[in-house]
Parts: sequence; C-alpha cells; structure tokens
Amino acid sequence: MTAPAERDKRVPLDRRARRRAETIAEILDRAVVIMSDDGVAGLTMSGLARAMSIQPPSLYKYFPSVNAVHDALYRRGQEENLAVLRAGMACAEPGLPRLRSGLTALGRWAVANPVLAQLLFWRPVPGFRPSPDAFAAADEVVELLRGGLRDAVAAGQLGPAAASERGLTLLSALHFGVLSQHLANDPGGDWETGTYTSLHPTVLELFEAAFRAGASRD
Amino acid sequence: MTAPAERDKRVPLDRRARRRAETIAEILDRAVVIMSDDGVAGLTMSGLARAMSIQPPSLYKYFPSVNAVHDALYRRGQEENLAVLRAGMACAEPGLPRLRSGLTALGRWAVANPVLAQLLFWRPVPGFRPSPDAFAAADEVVELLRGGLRDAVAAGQLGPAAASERGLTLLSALHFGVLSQHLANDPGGDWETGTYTSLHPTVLELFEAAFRAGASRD
DNA sequence: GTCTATAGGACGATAGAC
DNA sequence: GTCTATCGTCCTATAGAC
Repeated sequence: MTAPAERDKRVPLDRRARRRAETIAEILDRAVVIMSDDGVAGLTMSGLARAMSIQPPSLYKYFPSVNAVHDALYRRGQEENLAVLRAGMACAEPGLPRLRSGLTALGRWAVANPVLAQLLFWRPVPGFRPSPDAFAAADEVVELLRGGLRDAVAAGQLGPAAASERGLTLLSALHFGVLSQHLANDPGGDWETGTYTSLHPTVLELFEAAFRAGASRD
Repeated sequence: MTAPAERDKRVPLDRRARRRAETIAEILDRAVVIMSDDGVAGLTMSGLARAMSIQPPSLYKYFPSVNAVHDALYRRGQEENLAVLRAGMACAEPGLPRLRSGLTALGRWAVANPVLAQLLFWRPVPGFRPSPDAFAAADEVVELLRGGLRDAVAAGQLGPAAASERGLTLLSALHFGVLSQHLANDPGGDWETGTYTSLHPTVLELFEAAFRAGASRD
C-alpha cells in the first residue's frame, strides 16, 4: 500500500546514508595517514581537507570539530582492538593458550596500527579526552583479559594470585612495555623479527613463571 | 701590567655570562612547566615568552628557534638522567645490587620528571629530532647498564646470556613498560605506591629469574 | 638585551551563496 | 553538500629603535 511511496523516499535516503558513511570512513582513513606522517598530534582540519581535496567547510558537514575526528578514530581503534582480541581468543583453547593467543593478537594489531595504538594507549593528543561512548569497548577488553586470567587459574595453569588486580596490572606493564619500546625505537620492525616484539613470547613466559600454580609470589 | 685592564673588561663579562646562564636555566624551567600543563608538544615561543613576562623577540636572544629550546631540554634531560644513574649505581655494591640501584634511580627520576622522560624516551614532539650532541649522554647510559649486566654475570649472579644484547633489550622493555604505563595511566602516583611503579622491583626480579646463573633460557 | 611593530602564515570555525 | 569569503586567534621569526 504505502510501499511505493516509502520506496520513493527511502531508497534514495539509504543511498545517501551509505554514501555518507563511505565518505566518513575515507576521512578517517586519510586522518590516520596524516597522523602517521606528521605525528599523532599533527592532525588538523585544514590538512585533512587538503588530503581529501575538498575545502575545510565541507569537512564540518561530517565532523563538527577536529576533536570529533579524534573521538571517531578513538572509537574505531577501540572497536578494532576489541574485535581483534575476540578473534585471537576464539581460535585457541580456554586457559593459558587462549590468553596467549589474545595478547599476541593485540600485539600484532598494535604493531600494524601504530597510530591508533598510540591514540588508544598513550593519549598523545593534548586536550583530547575520549567520550565515554568511544571508550566503552576498552572496558570489555579488560573484562576479556580478566576472564582469561580467571580461566587459566581455574584450569590450574596459573596460581590464584594471577587473577588479582596486581596480576592484571603486571601483565599490562609487560605487554605494553614491549609495545612501547617497539613503537618508540623500532617502529619499522615487524612482529616476528622486531627487536622488542620478538621478545613478546618471552615476556609472557616470565609472567606465567611468576604466577605458576603453586608459586609463592603474591 | 695588563691586569687592571683585563679585570675591567673580564669581570663584567663573567657577570654577564653568569646572568645569561641563569636566564637560560629559567627559560628551560618555565618550558618544563608549560609542557607539563599543555602537553609535551605544547611548547611555543609565544607561550614561553608570556610565561617569562617578556616579549617573544627577547627569547630569540637566547634560543634561535623553538627547536633549539627542545634540544636544550633534551640535552638537560639526558645529562640529568645520566647523573642520576651514576649516583644510583655508586651507592650500591657492584653486580646485581648496583644494577638494581641504578635502574631504581632511573625510574624515580622519570616519575619525578615526566615531561623530560617523555621527551627523552617517547619522542612526542612532531618534527623534533635531538642533535647528536644532545644525544651523547644516552650512549653512556646504555654503556653503564651494559657494564652493570656484565658485572652481575662476572659475579655469578646472572647467567652469561643476561649480558647479551637480548638481555639488555628485555631489561629495557621491562623497565620502560612500568614507566610507560605509569605515565599514561597513573601519572599522579608516586614511586612507592603507584599502581605500576610499585611493581618495578617485581619486574626486576622477573628479569633476574629469567637469567639466573645456570638457567637454560637463551 | 629589551622593547614596538610587523611580516607572513596556519589554524578552527562560521556565514551564506549555489 | 559543495563552494567562496572571512573572522579571530595563534604562531615563528625578523627589523629596527632605544
């Protein structure tokens, strides 16, 4: 009944919406390239418009401010990071193997996406604070890792202290230590052969040794 | 004979030189405050002049560009860092205690001087590359740590592999992992009680355990 | 060494025509 | 949604008087 009228109006709207989403995605892609060239804090609306071959005012039809671009990138990063962790954990058995697989996937993603990784984990843009909404995925990442530690403890592969806040903190310091040194001193290196990233398995072993079931370390 | 003439000219020159050095030191102090408030990349000549209550052109009598200010800060940071490491190592016995003491001193300094630490170890200022001259002290820091590892191996406190490049790389990843997480997520915390920094002794123990004399780890 | 004045440019963001 | 034009602000750096 109302189908023709609806189609007449809605199909063009959908096409426009899709085209708009594509443009937004392209803007974010170019923003990452700029931040890769000029530093994570080097993104500007002017430069972004230049890279898109449009005029600055046109950009404001998609993002109300440069901060909004940062926030959209932050959200994209958190969501990719979460998806990568899920995928990494899904393809290994519960317990220690799953935890290792997840952390390795996170490390590989960070090395392959240094700009987003820095934006997410080191806050290098003065004045930018992610919106609570964009931050949401980060909580889930932590929850997944916490669960991984609990499973490894339940399986008897790690001592109970590994599932404490201290265990999680130590694990993050070890994991991000490798990544931080890689990004600062060996950004061109790849995951397998990088000066620092090649130590990631070793670092995980150190964590496991510290919290091996029966170990006395608190 | 020429003494009076020399004194008439040289004494005022020394006073001026000393006053100039004091002014330069004050400029650098204020620059650190600005970078602490506005982010490490937030230093500008205009803002620096405002903070000094002088006009921008006057600043150029002391530093030819904003980059020169960054470089002077970088040099100051490297030299302080080296001095702190020397002092830390000097007040402990050779071998493992000296290595621990040196690394702890470095960690304390970084936590107390987050701006300089970020400038030295994470290069957060787009476009700034330290001059080779300003970088010089960094080599000496590495040499001291290398020597500390060698001594600990010679004393039988660590296995020979600890003194390898891989050992040094692992040690730096562990040390800077704690610092990196601290600066990003707990910058207000102090060394003893900080969420991450309180784990510094633990990560040193992990390193020692990995390379304990007789351990099979490569 | 200090200042005033200024050149010359980049940036964020908006108004309003089309 | 695109553009031209523009405002206001901030910046680096220099010229030249005192």
